[in-house]
Amino acid sequence: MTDTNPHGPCAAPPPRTMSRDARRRQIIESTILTIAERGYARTTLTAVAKAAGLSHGLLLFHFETKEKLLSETLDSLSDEYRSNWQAALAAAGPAPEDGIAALVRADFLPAICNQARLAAWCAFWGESQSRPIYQTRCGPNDALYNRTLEAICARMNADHGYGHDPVRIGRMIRVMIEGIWLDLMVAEKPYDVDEALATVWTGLAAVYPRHFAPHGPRAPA
Amino acid sequence: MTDTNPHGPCAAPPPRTMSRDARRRQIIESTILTIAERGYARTTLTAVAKAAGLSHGLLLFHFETKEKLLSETLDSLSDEYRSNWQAALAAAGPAPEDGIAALVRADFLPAICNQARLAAWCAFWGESQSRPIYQTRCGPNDALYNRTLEAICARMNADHGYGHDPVRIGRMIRVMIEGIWLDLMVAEKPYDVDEALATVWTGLAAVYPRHFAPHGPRAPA
Amino acid sequence: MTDTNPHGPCAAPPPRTMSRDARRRQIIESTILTIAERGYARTTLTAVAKAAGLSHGLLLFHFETKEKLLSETLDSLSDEYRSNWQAALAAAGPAPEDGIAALVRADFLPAICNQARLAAWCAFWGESQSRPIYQTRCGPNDALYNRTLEAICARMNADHGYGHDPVRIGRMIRVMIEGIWLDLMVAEKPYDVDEALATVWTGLAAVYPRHFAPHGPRAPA
Amino acid sequence: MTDTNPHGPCAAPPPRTMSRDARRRQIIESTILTIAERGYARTTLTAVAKAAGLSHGLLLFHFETKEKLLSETLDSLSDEYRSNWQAALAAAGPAPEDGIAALVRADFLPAICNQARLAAWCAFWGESQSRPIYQTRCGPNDALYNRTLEAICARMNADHGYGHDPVRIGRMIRVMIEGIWLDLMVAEKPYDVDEALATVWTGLAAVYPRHFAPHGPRAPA
DNA sequence: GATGAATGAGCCTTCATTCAT
DNA sequence: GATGAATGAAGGCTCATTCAT
Repeated sequence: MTDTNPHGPCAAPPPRTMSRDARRRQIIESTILTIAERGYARTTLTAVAKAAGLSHGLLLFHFETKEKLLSETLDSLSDEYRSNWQAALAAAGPAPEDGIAALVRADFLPAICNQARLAAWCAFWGESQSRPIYQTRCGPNDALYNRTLEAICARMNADHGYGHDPVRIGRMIRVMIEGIWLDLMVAEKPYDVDEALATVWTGLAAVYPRHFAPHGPRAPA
Repeated sequence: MTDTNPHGPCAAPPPRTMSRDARRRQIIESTILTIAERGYARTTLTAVAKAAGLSHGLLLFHFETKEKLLSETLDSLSDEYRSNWQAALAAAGPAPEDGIAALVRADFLPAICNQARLAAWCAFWGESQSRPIYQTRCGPNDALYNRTLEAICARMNADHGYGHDPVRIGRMIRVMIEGIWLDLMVAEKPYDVDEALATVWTGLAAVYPRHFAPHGPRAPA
Repeated sequence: MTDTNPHGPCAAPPPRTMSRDARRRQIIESTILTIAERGYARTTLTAVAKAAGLSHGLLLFHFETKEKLLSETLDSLSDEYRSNWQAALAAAGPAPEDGIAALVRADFLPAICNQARLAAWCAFWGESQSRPIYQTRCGPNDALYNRTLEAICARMNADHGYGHDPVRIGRMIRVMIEGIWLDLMVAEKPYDVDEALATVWTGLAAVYPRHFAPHGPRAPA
Repeated sequence: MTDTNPHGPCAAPPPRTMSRDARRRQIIESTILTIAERGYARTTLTAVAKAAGLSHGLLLFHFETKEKLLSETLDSLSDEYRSNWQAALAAAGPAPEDGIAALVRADFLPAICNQARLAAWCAFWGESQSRPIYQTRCGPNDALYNRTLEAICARMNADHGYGHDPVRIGRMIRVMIEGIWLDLMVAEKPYDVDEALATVWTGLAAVYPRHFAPHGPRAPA
């Protein structure tokens, strides 16, 4: 093996010309990494270009403006997140408790819950107040998630005789997860994913005691 | 009143000048407002100065660098937050459930939970990854809060016979609140404080059913 | 006639391949239009390419550099102008007053005196100071025009007994026309060609009263 | 003389801080020089700053944007021109022929008719098509000049029995001058001011033979 | 011939910081 | 204390040019 490529032994050097879509995906990935590394405010085109091993001119050739690049990056994050939970839900069992467990686990998969993604989300949240891009881009996806989770909570009541308000329980589950994400970003020594999950299971065990225990979903009787 | 002004006693300061501390507080308040309005990335000294009705030169006279201004602003937010929950706790009844209720309610008081403060917190979280100031400035306060809350949760077990892991329950309470804060920041049409509190009570009613109900703390038997 | 093709009712859409010269002429024409529309400073290769419906790469394939494209555009304008007055002169009667009238009228023909051409000339004049291309390209043509006009003015003296300095009268005629061109470019509500011509006839009537009247050349006695 | 100060042997170096107005005038003067030297398209803030011996930041501190700097430069040129001919007219004798002579001479005074000013005018004309600033800025001044000149030409008819259309004669005078300006800008070896004036006198001698001769205004009888 | 991805020099602009008043 | 002129580094962006296809 004579590969001296600094990108690692298995990574091919990025070809000089790429298909339009591949290039765009590569640039968006570098944008996420740069936001994670330097923060939103210090994410410059030059920094992204350097991370991607490209010239800054090429970034603007593909995205026209920095703002559009950031918007499309947020789009990409949002779509990736939606695809992830939708896939998890599709693969889950038919019972509502299966759906809840699947959604919770999906949010802590390494593809979603990693330093770079969390930092990028956090950065966009931090700017969301002053710029409306977050709402425009993520609003519909967020609303879909909420409706889906609330519907499952409603089925927990219908199928298993619980009596919780589905909107509030759904929201409680979601804010627990988001709060933990924030912990993982902000805390000095963040706990690991198992501990994160255990915290959610603890909450779920309290509201759905016949279907969840502090260590995770109960096996069906 | 002991005058600590290093430039000597000011019996009748002209309206044009202010005490050192008052000026600093005024500038920090304008910084919070500016971050809330324009976001972290677009918070410039000129913008803060304009919001304060001062020249930008004066800001640097008082804070030396922009970085120090932002650090002290974060300090101020963090101290304000700590004072708020400590005061609430001090005013609460002796029972652990009183403490929990007081801490929860404290986090949604208008002095703490308003657009400007939330936006500023969110902005600092969003940039926290790239700058270690958050850890230095807020880490101790955060740790104190966690210890305090965990101790109260431990007393809930000891005094009332619950069997929850205090660390996880404490964390669950905290992340619920933080997640709701995020909701209030990021959601397109955020719900009101009553709904936010109701969500927390719902969670607390699940873990401490004899002391909390979905509509709030239960009256002592 | 419902043809809305901007190239005119009879022009076929530009074929994908064209003869070398036809392509070059097409590109030069688009350059003139672009200069007229956007001004010299904002005339970019991309804009010219877009106006021509071609890729910018092709422009450089044909002209190598932007500078050469602009130089050849100026050449083209200059040659077109010379051809126009030479043709008019060749078609005019033998008397010197016929020549003067022909030259004057030639300068206000629609093929020469239209928005796009005037704007392009004006743009080149505006930049001429900094770039010696104007002299190189248009100097000889301009000198030829001056010599020709002065010779005709000299014949007005010789043939008809006027006593004007041919250089100054020739120059006066020329600067009147150029000044009017400038008016047509710069004035908010420019007058029409008839009014422009009337102004020149008025000047000519003053210097050659037996051969010109304010409304135009006098018919030969 | 060993003074190598580019500002000239007698000019003190510009003081580090200047009154607001003096600084602005200095910068506008440097802008005119830069436009004259490099042309409109290549007039950059850096070049103007260098010509003024200042940092480019200071230019924007005083003028906010490049566009505003150029607009104010045009304003300045236009006002300077108007002041010049108005002063000349005010100093002229009461007869209309005095006014015409004064206006003509004013346009060729060194303060107005020098390389830098002519080049700057020419540059603005060259770009005027694409930017409406010329109309807004110079339109009123131009209209005032035209009205004034036409009124004088009307008085030539009334006082001295000439029968020329005042609008066309006024325009003829003006376009002669502008055409000569263009000559002085564009020609390879431009003639001098005396020759320029002689050309105008020649034209005026033709239309007002009792009051002008090819060498200048006639002395009053 | 023709296209368009890719580069990089240079532009305008922002902004933290310095400093004279 | 307070102001605002002045500086210069760095950012986003434009665009002529190169080059692989």
